[in-house]
Amino acid sequence: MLFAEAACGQVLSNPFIRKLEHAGPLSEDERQALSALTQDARTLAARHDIVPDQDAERIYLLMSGVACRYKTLVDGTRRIVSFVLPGDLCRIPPTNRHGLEWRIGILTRCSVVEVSRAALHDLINRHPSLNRALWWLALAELNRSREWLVNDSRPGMQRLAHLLCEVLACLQAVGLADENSCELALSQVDLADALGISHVHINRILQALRKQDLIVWQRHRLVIPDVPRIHDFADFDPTYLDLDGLSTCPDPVPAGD
Amino acid sequence: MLFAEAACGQVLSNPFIRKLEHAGPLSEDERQALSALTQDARTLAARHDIVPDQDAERIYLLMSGVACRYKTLVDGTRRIVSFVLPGDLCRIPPTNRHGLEWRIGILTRCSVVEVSRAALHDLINRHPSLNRALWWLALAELNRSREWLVNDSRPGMQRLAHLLCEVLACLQAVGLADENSCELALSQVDLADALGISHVHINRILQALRKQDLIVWQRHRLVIPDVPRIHDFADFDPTYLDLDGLSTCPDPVPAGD
DNA sequence: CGACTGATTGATTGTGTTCAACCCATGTGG
DNA sequence: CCACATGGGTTGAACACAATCAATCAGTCG
Repeated sequence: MLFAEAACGQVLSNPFIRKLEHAGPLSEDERQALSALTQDARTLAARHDIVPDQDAERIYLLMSGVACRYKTLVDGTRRIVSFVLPGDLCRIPPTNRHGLEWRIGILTRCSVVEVSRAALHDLINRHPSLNRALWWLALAELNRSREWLVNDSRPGMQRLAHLLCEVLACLQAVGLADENSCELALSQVDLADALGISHVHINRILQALRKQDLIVWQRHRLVIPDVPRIHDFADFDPTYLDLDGLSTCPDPVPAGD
Repeated sequence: MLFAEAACGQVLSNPFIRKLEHAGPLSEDERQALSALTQDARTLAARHDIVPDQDAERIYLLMSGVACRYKTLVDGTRRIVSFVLPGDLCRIPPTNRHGLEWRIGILTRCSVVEVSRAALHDLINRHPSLNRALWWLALAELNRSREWLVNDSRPGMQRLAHLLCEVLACLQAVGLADENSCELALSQVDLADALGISHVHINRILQALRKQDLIVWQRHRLVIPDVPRIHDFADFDPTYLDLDGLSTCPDPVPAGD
């Protein structure tokens, strides 16, 4: 009984399981399998890239912390195209003749699990309905990416506000944030590169948001005093995250696009 | 014999088949099945949205023309997040209580095939290896979307140049463009909304690109006099389109992200 | 011929960039 | 313990790219 409770606690605090549950209900079996998959995590220090092997693909599962996917432009600018948050899968393709596709940067101290493709494959073979969950994960990622594109067209203040809303929502989805606040150890430079705005300007936008009591951000803790108000301000509609698994395909045929 | 040749011709000019062949080789069987799927196309007039039904999902397959996926911001701006080009799948989720997720706009006269989820499902059941091809399609789309995000950080001229490079490459991939030119009936306003730049400024950028002999664009025909030069100028590396199917998963377990 | 859409141009304004400091906390080695 | 380096964060001033407003022009279609 005690053991079962302990296991249950582990399962509940497992961000990958928490995340996949948004795709649809999981059976106890599936939860156990996912839990087993994510046993031995290891820690990665901040401000380093994950460098892929020459010809081996890697798949990481983020358990805690924040990483990012980015490219460096010819002028040296770093453009972050997505945050990798707890519960996210992160595939790192092998270096090919053209160089790297994307770089994965660790923004804050992370705990990750390295899973092999074989293990994933095996998982799906044993629990076919997880296939649908993985499709959901990929399509949700596509949606997030497109929403970032839309966000790029908003003026600075709503742009930053929208980003913070999304991060809060994603952390809430895996149980790492409460109703209106979360731990967030990102630097202003990270935010700048994620929004395609200079870090100087980000600083000024943050001040403006603070002045309007839309956010409080101190000592790596972000607090949103009035969530509906900032949602309204930023035109943030969490629907696109599809946390209810609504717009997902009812079967494993996705029509990805 | 004559019949076989005719069928073969049809298959070769079928953009969906052309596109999926980039994910990996298709068997003759698979090609026939895909060809059968895309039999009766119908035509949609430009400058109309595809409006989804109240509670029925639709999946369209674009055979010719250009459509786009967009959202309208609170200030009335239209932001295009992706072009739908021949060979692309385009899922239109049913309207939910929150309103529409994305709108699909027809930019130029299109020929589309409406496929049901059941038909797709059936297709995969009969030809399981097509599952991998569909994963490839979705992941390629994700890559494209992220590349647009990166592109948003480039200065205007390379931004537009990069977009044109991508469109040309995608049309070439389905046999609708030759080495350095293609039919392209997009308006300057469409380009503007796809890049998040005002149409007035797009006009000036186009003039600048023309002045530098990077592009020629007349009567709906885009010509790129020196492809390597514009690639270099725009920092365009077609790798991300993954037209060799290189970075794709070798099996249907994708790790979408 | 209007009416319409798309392209082009000029003038003005403004949001955001760039450059250049400076501050402050933290950590490190002599 | 201080000297110094380092990674944020903050501020000011000058500049630049692009948005906006407004008007004109060129085709095209009913």
